[in-house]
Amino acid sequence: MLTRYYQPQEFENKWIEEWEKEKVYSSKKLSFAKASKGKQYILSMFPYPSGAGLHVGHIRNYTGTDVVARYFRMKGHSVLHPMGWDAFGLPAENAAVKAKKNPMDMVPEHIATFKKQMKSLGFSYDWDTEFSTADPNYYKWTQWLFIQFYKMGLLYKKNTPINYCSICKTGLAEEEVLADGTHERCGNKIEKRDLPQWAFRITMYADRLLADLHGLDWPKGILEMQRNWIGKKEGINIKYQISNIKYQIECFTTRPDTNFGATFIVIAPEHEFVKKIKTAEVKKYVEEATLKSEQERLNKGKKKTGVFTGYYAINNLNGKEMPIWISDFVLSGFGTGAVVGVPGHDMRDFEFAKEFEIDIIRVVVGKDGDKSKITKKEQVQEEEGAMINSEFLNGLDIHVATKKIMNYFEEKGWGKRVTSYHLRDWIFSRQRYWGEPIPMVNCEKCGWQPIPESELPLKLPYIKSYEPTETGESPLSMIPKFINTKCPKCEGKAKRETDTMPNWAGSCWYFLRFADSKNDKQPWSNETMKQFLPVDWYLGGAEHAVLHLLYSRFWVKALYDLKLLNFNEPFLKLRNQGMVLAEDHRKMSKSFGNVINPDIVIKEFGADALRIYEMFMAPFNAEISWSTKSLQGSYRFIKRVWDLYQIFVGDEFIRPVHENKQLVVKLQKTIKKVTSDIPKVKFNTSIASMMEFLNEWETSYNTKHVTLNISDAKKFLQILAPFAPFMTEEIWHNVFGEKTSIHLSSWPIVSGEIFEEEITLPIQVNGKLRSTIKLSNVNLTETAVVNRLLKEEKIKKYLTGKPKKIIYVPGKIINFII
RNA sequence: GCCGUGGUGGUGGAAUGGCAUACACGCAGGACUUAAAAUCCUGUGACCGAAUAGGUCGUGAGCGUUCGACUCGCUCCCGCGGCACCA
Repeated sequence: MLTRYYQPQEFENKWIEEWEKEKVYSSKKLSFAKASKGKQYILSMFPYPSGAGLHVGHIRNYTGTDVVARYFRMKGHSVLHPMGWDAFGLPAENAAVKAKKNPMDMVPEHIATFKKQMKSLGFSYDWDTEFSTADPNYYKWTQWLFIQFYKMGLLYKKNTPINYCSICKTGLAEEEVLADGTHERCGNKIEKRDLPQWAFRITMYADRLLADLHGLDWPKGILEMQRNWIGKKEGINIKYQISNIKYQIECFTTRPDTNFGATFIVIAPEHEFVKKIKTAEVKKYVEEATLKSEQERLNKGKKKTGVFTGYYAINNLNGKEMPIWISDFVLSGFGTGAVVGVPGHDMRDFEFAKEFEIDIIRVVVGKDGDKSKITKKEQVQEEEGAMINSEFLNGLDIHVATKKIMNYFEEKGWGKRVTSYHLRDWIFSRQRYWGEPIPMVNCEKCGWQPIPESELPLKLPYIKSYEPTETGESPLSMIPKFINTKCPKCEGKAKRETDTMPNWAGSCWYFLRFADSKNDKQPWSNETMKQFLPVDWYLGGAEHAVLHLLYSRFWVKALYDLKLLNFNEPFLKLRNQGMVLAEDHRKMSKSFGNVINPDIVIKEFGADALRIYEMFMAPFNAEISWSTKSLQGSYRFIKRVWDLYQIFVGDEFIRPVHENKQLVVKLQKTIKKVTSDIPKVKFNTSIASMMEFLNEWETSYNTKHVTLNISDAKKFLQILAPFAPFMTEEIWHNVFGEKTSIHLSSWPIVSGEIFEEEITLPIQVNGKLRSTIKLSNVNLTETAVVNRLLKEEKIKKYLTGKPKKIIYVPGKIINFII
């Protein structure tokens, strides 16, 4: 055999084909082939296959899961590591409209590109489990699940305002509306239109979605965002009688303890009571408020507007009359749409009272102990304190007082404890073409009926005009052949639902389907569920913190209730990968001309260099800017590994190998480090430690001709294999003559204790580092170390008198206090 | 404003109470070369110093706990991400 130069282009494609032929990464093969240490389901968030092809950001995510998957496979676990396509939804449809190509034709082309690129990176997916959400064999089961959810009462139809653009004459998704309330494409201001929509009762699961966050190994920030999104609030609805007329206004509050300080009531412009008031002033205010977009209301800033209704409500506690105002800072959609104003202890109420000269009463004394009658601005939002000016509550801690007065209100029948949530029911209809048809039929006699399961899949027809329609209805509503059908119940004339599902539908359960993606009798079998589910490792971008992760959790809980699953959380461990920015620290974008094309990188440096670079550049979850210079550094590392392994080729191969203890100890330490870093997603330090080892190995070979023996040299190759699968496989076969894949070999184990030959002990005097000393034994006694140090010139000069105190931590440090 | 997250050399970063700056990039000098690229070797936190003698400072700022703090506590400042008149 001759020494070879590192030419990744020579062998990468060969291994792609070989791995596929031998089904090296098949989840089935592995589960039977090895005595399993238990399953590991390792998943990257699947991509929407855009026309732009794979982004270097995708590659960062997929390499992360690939390293973890390869690691666990070598450790003897039964690994499921699949990939699929989030093909339905708006991005694909918009791209199709722009390209004037039917998405049904366009999407498969994009998928083919993505798949080819992924293969060129050597990701160890089990391609036998691959599917697209737009594949009828998959969405058949999405529709089937919809029907099960409908039957269990989780779905209902209601009129809901949707975003509508009057220039483009189309309904829009939230994603298409910019922060300033305009349409992202034409800049027109969007309106709201009332249309009947399917909605999920996700709010029924609010408590469970909140409580079960507790057991998840997820980033703290994501858990917090989910908690805030669910937004559970415990409070009380209090009824206030209005003077002179027979009407009660109900207000939601979480702070009934401050009710002795209530001086007014504010209701939302949309509140039912507003209709009773006929004055021109009120009419004008309400009209203006409802015309304003939500955005405009907010843009007005903190300055409060409002109008007095002329009515008063009575505070049950002290009989005081409180003026009733209308103001748009009160939202009709939250609580009861009416607020009791306690200006002494709520900032908005405070500002409102200042604006309209309403009394401010102080009922809580905070930390500062200031008992003056008028609340200062900085005292408004006290979170701890004691009650004053509140009769029977006086002196109580505010939390105690809250409980006491809630009981009191309930006893008197003036109020009722309630829990309120920020979470809303989930609008599930889209008036768009490119989605799963909703499998429902509307019969004049029988109402909404699910179609018989035998008719699934209800296929999305291939149509010419798939663009959004002028009326804001789904393009499917223009296809009589699709619409007109028979009622499944009475066989009379009926019409199909023409709305489609949002792209969340496919992504809500795709991770379940991977376990059994070819099953055409059921979405998954019990055996495959037990074998692989739920997902153990889920890696993806933090932008999915709420929507996708919340919706998926909701579906899994509903499926658990349907007894289709034996677990109720989909993703046990979640980790985020940071974004990859361009070299100029901006987002990669065609218009900036700063996009990195992975195909070109692979052609020049090989896939292994790209993989190593993306794992080494920064901690996995940190945002980072691309650097071609750094990429070259990773390429250099791989090349040096390659070159060093050439010593086992040819003449050199026969020469006796000199191993030494120091190098072996370093190897053992490196194996330990990599073994513990990979499951912590600390890929960058794994690679750094391997670089350190290579430096030492190279130096000892060049200076002393000391190298590893073959068995140890193979170990280093094995721990590098998850990061650089191609070149390690090539060396494994062509240098060491192995016949089976390195990726199915067993992960090296460090047996026994690592023997430390020598340690360096830092020596401090008064906490300042003055010197270091080499010791042959870690566990020397303090006296032995001190005696040894007294012989050192450097140290002696500091230790003239007797030290006051000596701190000695064996193997770590010695510190003299003098 | 609230919630989250981060702040360390020229750059990306390492170190979770014990030698701050591992590893990599860049830069400088050298070797090889007609030359360049590639590769290899040496150096590289700042300041004082002839010094590869010694010392001082140094992890956003300040204070504290400790024999010892990038790491723990308190008070600020700044960057990034998300939410926002949620009662």
